[in-house]
Amino acid sequence: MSTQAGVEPTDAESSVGARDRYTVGSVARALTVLDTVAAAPDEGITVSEIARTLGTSKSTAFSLVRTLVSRGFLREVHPGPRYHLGMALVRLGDEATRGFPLGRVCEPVLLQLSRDTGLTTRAAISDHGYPIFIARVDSPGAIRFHTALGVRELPHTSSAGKAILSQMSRGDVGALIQDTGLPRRTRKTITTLTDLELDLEATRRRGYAIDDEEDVEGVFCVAAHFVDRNGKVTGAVSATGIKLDQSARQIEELGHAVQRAANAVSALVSDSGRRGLML
Amino acid sequence: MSTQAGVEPTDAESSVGARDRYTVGSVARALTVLDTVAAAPDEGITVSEIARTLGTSKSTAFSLVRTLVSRGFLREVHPGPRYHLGMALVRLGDEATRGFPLGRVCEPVLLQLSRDTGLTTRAAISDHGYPIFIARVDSPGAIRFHTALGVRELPHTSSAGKAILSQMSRGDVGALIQDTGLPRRTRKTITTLTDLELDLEATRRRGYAIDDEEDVEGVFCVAAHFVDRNGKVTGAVSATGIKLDQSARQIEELGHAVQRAANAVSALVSDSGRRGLML
DNA sequence: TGCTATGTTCGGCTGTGCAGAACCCAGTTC
DNA sequence: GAACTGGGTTCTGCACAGCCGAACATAGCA
Repeated sequence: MSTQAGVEPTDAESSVGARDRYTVGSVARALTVLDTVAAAPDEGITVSEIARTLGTSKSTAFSLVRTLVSRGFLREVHPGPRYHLGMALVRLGDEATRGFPLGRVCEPVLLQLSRDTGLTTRAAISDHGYPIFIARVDSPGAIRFHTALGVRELPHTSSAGKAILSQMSRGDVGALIQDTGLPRRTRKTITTLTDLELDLEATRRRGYAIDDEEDVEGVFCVAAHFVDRNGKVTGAVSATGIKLDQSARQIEELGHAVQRAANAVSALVSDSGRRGLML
Repeated sequence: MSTQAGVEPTDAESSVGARDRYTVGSVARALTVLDTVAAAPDEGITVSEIARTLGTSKSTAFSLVRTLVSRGFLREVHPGPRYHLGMALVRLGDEATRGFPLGRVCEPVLLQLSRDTGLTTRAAISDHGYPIFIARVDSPGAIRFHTALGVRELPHTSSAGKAILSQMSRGDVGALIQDTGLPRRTRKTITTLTDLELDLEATRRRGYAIDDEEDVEGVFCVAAHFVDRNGKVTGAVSATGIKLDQSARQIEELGHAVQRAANAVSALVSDSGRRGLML
């Protein structure tokens, strides 16, 4: 599913972002198949449905699917042949996360934070101001809202995004918002630049960002940014839970816990002398 | 075309296991590119290197790479354009694991087991007797050997594999080994069927399987199988660590801890009324 | 029994994806 | 600095790969 979230890769070029003169069509189509299956509901998806979403003939979709199945990128599940994402993607996904060592570095910190708070905790890297979550520790008992990894989220509706924005210059924030706009997700979403700037100011003052049902109704979220050894903001740690009647004191405690976790990440990043920790 | 009679097209077809009449070539090539990049060292890989491994021209490899980059499946890292696996694979990989709910079910158990033992813990599902690891919790402090997810491991060199085999009939084990052989990985690898059968007998007696440097030199591993609600063996839980001078008592305690974890998984699987928990 | 949904197979036309050659660059080695 | 050796990028033209559509098989439903 995943559905939501945001902003597809780079620029316009509607459906099958082709543009580039060197794009090979059938490959692009096959990748769209993968995205389509990923976006399908849990029961999976049929060849015909894929063909419809792609806008190709059944036979074409069939060939693509067969190719992907034979390589383990899709798996066929009976009855009524429906398709799911396959093992090869689990393998490549796991391998791909190794390319972002920051995720691995964060894991113990997220684990501890999740233990301490009882919430789902995540770490995002900053992709030009947009947060992309690359590590997650699910809360033990709680209801499991679906939080996807590897997706570029909106900067103004997620606490991680606002934590990152809060450390950027006013001009850079303006430019970013110019590009992405301030699309409304819930009735509490911040939709004007001045409101956003006020919120970022408050974030800076208190040291952590709050998302109070601004992205998803009923979901509450707190985040703090972390930095690399040069002090450059590279991402944020966040804790997510169901919106309850948290008292001001509870929120403050949570905020400080998240801040401590983010600081711990900053420290870990600093002394791990590795290159290429950020995107 | 086709010209030559006689030569059946069916299998063989060396390099890119294509055969299937419906396979679309360029897609298969593109998927091979992904596998190639995944197999590349940490510094990444160049277009020319990819072309060489694929056996295609540079320009072809270039087109494929460009297509994959534009969709986020690869990312370009300067200097000297080298390619890594991209965010899209993190996203799809994360989504793909949702198709194996068993992984998510195991996570808290693995977490606890990792805490208790200080080791890296993993869960595998049985794919016709072969273990495929689908969840992992890294040990907090330890040296991090690379343990991949989504890969079909050898049944006779991994403790998870032996835990699964130990619950299969002698005939089935024989047939499996017929197919896969008993390739040697280290000097301690079991390489004869009779030795394997002895080991499986011992595994059944003690209730958990041991891999004592049989897969990787210096690595020690203990695993126990778990079952679904019908008692069918669906996978195994394992704990992995550096080979030390573990005393018999320590090994036994570890084994029992792993067994308890596996039983916990069995219980969780039973009462989660979901379908499609196994592969 | 039709009707409509699915998946599968086939053959033919066209467009596309391939190889190869030529072109840049950057870094080495005389 | 010239000659040389990698790399990456661009371009063109041809053959055949990959599309579509049509036809067939099958399953569920009224």
